[in-house]
Amino acid sequence: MLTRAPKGTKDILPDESYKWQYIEGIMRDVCSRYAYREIRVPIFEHTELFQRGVGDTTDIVQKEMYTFLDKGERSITLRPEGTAGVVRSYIENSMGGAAQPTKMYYLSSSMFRYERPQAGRFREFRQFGIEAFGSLSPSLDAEAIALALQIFKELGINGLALNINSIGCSKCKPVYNEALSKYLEKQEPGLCKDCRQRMKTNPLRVLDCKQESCSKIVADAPKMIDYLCEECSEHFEGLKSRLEAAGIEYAVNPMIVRGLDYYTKTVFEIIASDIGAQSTVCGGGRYDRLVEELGGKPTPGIGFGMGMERLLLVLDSLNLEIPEPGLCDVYVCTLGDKAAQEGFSLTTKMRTAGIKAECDHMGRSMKAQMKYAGKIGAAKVIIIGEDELKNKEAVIRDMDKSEENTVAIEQLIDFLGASTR
RNA sequence: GUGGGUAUAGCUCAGUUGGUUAGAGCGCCAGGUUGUGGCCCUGGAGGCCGUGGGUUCGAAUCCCACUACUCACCCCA
Repeated sequence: MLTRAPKGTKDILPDESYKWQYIEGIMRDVCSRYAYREIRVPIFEHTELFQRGVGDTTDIVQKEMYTFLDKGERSITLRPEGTAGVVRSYIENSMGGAAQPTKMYYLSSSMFRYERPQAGRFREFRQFGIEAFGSLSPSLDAEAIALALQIFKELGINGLALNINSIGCSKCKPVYNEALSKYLEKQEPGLCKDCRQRMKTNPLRVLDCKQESCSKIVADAPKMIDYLCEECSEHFEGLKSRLEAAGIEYAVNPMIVRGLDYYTKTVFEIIASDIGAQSTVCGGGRYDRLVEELGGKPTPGIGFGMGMERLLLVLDSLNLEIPEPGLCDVYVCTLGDKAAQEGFSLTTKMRTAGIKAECDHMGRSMKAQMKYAGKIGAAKVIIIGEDELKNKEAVIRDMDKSEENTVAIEQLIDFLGASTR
């Protein structure tokens, strides 16, 4: 128990962390080109923020939050998603006072949900995400989607499916809900047990039930996009035309319903096949009422979350190679104590000079040191024994060519600097 | 919360109808070279056979319980 990571958590080991760094590099780069700046917010917040923000009736709030009382008797919750905290920060720091829109991203940020783990689902998982405030224009919606797709593209991932939908606003959504409920009530006998329950609590949920019997009924159900008010409809058309103008392929999927209460108008998902049942790699939408609901001035917003672990799964499933940075350019192989000291000093100097250098820390034989140098991928090995020490010189071995030269120790760094950089 | 699968070395896995000291490959360490990596050869370390109980003269093997891992439902990234 002591030496086992808690259920649903995972170590990111050195064998894998370079992949994360590579992906993060691309994300930062794309964000900077889209004029998004990084924000870092707390990993825990007051529980009430998520109750009000994410929604009291959602599964996330009802049964998946890591909530506890701190020593000051405050109810604290480890963030289950990224938007609420960023919105809180936007309000608290009066970001609405700056030139709008305000566009921000967060990177590899841990989220926590108490769920049964499975492929692509963890209790601690990391998200990349963006949040943009201050504009009602579908331009911002289209930009968010384009940004997400640009990241996939630059990672070499093609063939992901983009699904978009509009779930309306506070004007048209209630009208639709009623129409849907009426329809479902008529069809009740044909629905599965779960959906008969959902009908009462959250009829929208019935739309994405995977039971065959339900999908058949749902196929003929009234669709939100037919009930959109003029403003929402115009907005949705504006999004579609911008996506088309940018050459972005999409499918309108009237069945996508997001599980967080704050969404309005645009919702979208980016889906991967081949990574198991948890196939949504990226999901998000517009939340025009959220800032106001959390106590700020009425301010529209849009954002998405992208699951880092799921992204890694996609990369693995496509067998996409991520360049692994070399561990060592030059290994310093020494024989005897005096040479080892000279070698250590030399290694330190090389590191100062910007060379990836390593020396023996195990008291190994020369043969073993050579073997180790090969394993860590050293392109060159410096060999210093008693003879070399006497003459103040060193042997440089090129590991690929198996060629050796003798160079004065004093000139070594310059020599290597010229040949390794 | 519900259901299925799995559990033997660091990793991937063998292990016969229950039978003595539980194996292989890879990896790790050392030697074959008195100062030279990759290939090859030799040797070594490393296992409470997930945990607890039961059946039996005898259990990695059969039975039960628990736990962990895993996949799926649900939900979502």
